[in-house]
Amino acid sequence: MKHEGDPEDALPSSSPQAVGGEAVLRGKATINDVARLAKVSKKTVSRVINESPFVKQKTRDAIKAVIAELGFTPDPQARALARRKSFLIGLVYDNPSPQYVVSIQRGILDALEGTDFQLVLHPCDRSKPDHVARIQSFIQQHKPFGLILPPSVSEDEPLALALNEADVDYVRIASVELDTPSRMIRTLDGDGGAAAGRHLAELGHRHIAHIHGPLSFRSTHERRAGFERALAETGLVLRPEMAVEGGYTFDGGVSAAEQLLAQPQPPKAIFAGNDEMATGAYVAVRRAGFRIPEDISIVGFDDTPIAGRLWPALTTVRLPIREMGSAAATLLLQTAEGMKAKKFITFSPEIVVRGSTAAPSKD
Amino acid sequence: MKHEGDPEDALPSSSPQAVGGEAVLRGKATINDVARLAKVSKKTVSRVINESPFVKQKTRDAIKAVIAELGFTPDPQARALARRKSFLIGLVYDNPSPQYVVSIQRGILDALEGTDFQLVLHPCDRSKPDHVARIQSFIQQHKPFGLILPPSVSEDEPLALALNEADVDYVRIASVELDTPSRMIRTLDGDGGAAAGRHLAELGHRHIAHIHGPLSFRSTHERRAGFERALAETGLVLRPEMAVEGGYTFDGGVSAAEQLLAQPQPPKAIFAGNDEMATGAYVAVRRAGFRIPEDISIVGFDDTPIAGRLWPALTTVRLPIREMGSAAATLLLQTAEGMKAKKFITFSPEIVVRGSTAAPSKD
DNA sequence: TTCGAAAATGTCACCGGTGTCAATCCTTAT
DNA sequence: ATAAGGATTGACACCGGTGACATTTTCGAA
Repeated sequence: MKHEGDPEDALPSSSPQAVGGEAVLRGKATINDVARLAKVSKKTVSRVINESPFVKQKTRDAIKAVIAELGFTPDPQARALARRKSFLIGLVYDNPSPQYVVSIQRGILDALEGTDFQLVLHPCDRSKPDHVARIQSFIQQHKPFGLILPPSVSEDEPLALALNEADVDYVRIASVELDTPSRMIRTLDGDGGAAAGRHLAELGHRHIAHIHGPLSFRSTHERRAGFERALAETGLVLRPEMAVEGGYTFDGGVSAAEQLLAQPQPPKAIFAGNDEMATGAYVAVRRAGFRIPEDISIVGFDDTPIAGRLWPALTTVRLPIREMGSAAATLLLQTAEGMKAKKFITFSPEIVVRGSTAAPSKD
Repeated sequence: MKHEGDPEDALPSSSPQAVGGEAVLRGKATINDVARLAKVSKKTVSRVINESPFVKQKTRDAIKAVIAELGFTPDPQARALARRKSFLIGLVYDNPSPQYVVSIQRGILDALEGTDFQLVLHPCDRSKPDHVARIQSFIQQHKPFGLILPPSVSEDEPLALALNEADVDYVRIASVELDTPSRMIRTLDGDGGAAAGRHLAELGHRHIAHIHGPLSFRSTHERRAGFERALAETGLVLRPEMAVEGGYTFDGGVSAAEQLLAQPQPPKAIFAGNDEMATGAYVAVRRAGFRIPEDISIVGFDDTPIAGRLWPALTTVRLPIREMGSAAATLLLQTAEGMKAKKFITFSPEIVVRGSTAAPSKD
């Protein structure tokens, strides 16, 4: 028998794949399929997808029902083409510590979970003269929705300038307030340095040294300044010859520590500007025949996974890196939702006392 | 005065932005601009972009000149929409070691440099029941050009099956030959295990133990089998109570080593299935009051950066992880270029002798 | 009941490419 | 010189959405 205008006529087949009725289900439903079934224009469906407030509740519900039934999801490529804006979030990084990088990635991915956005990696070699140009061309070509810049890329002023010109939103993660209009995740590295200084002072240390990062990193100065401030509070000073650069790298940490130990009166406590250099200090200290923490105490910064894997475990200043990554991504997404986003989110570091620090031995 | 058909007519303005002539330069040139200036159809330009062989050399040269002049680059989003295939390469991973992950990423990025492809991260929690579905939906939505699966995701058969159904190309990185039609990067983990065994045997060790990874990892079995094979060659056997699981994690390594040391006759050499567990073994061994390598030798696997940062530096089996990532991406790209790609690329591990192994002490 | 502004919804071109297939241009064999 | 047949090139719809603007509803005020 024949049904004139039976339920199937909801699919008057204007789209070639809508032949078997359920053919819509398999493969991929498009906005046209939804529009047809909901008996509205695709533009209205588009409005629902984009949460436009100008759709009647009843219409919205009906369309949402069809969307759910079809399992429709808008095509990111098509949307990107029409909007001239892709659904990619770029992580532009240049960080010597793999631990840091992975943690940031994790955090961003936490925040992106369940959204349409994807995280794309864009390492950046700041020593190359064309690093800004490369990022610009990435932006022009792929039109990322936003960028996240952890240190030290976050401190690159020429880059920030270029980004302001370009049509991208971005969030920077840095230890100091930067003078650009961008939003940022701020870490109070100074407070972290102070916590390290206070901890060593409270243990009774007087011969204290510092291995700092490259002078080109703002965090280097922040951490050191906080450290010295805390020492000053208990009447201690960081003598100039007790401050050595370690480049934020393991090897740099080794040689910086060697340099400190070679002095007439070697330190009994070392505050390294990051865990990587602290790990290097471990090696140098042991190679010189000293014990940790009996002879020399060591404090790191970051609390990357390696801190807990050393023996003894490293006392360090913890930065909630993963959470920071997550916060950065969230800040970016809020723009997407049209919400008025906060300009800053601040994170405070805290000291994690483990086995690498102890009261100094009596001479 | 008036120029009929002056040079400007090369831009008969069919595109709104082509008003000022050089307006084409600023912003972004499209295929239409190229076609107009080269006086050919956009389809022909498309052919040139895609290196179709059916374009006369002269035409090709002319178009290429225009492309260069305009600095034209095809829009990835538009191409993706038309081809139903994006320019994303997905890294689907689930690996406990951050070092490994970063190295793989680096390698992939090395290979992607200069291409239109972007690397997107897609962590995958294999313990969740819907992990395959999530990846499927990622594929359906974002239509990635290809996926790269390092261990242990590479060993997930249900996933591989789903991927074969789906419309994606993928490359797996694994230690054994897998029975699917996909291409893969193969590592000879067995040889690595054998190298470790041979090294310890040559040093004169007899009381040897092994901390292995999870039984669900193929590499666990490969590494152990190779290790035992090498021992057998010198008449040694790995006694059952000398083989303990450490889950490929740091904590697992600690407790596995503790278990070994608690035995009536503790081992004088330990081969850990990865560096992460070897690091854990360091801690347990020291906590128990033994020295490395004087009392106990330790060998790791992978040669992740941490190996060189321990004290003494860890003797380990090096896997060229970064190169493997790069090779995987290259394999994927070769399909893009229509080249006949190799099915397998094999990498051999090699032992890196550092400070954590020495001849056994006399009892 | 009627009118007008606000609220909803629709129309249609366009984003920047690619696929399909028809049209045109060269060669070479006859 | 000429037709056949492959080599080139072009026309045009379409990929799956969005933007700008037009049109239709809806509803309170007059």
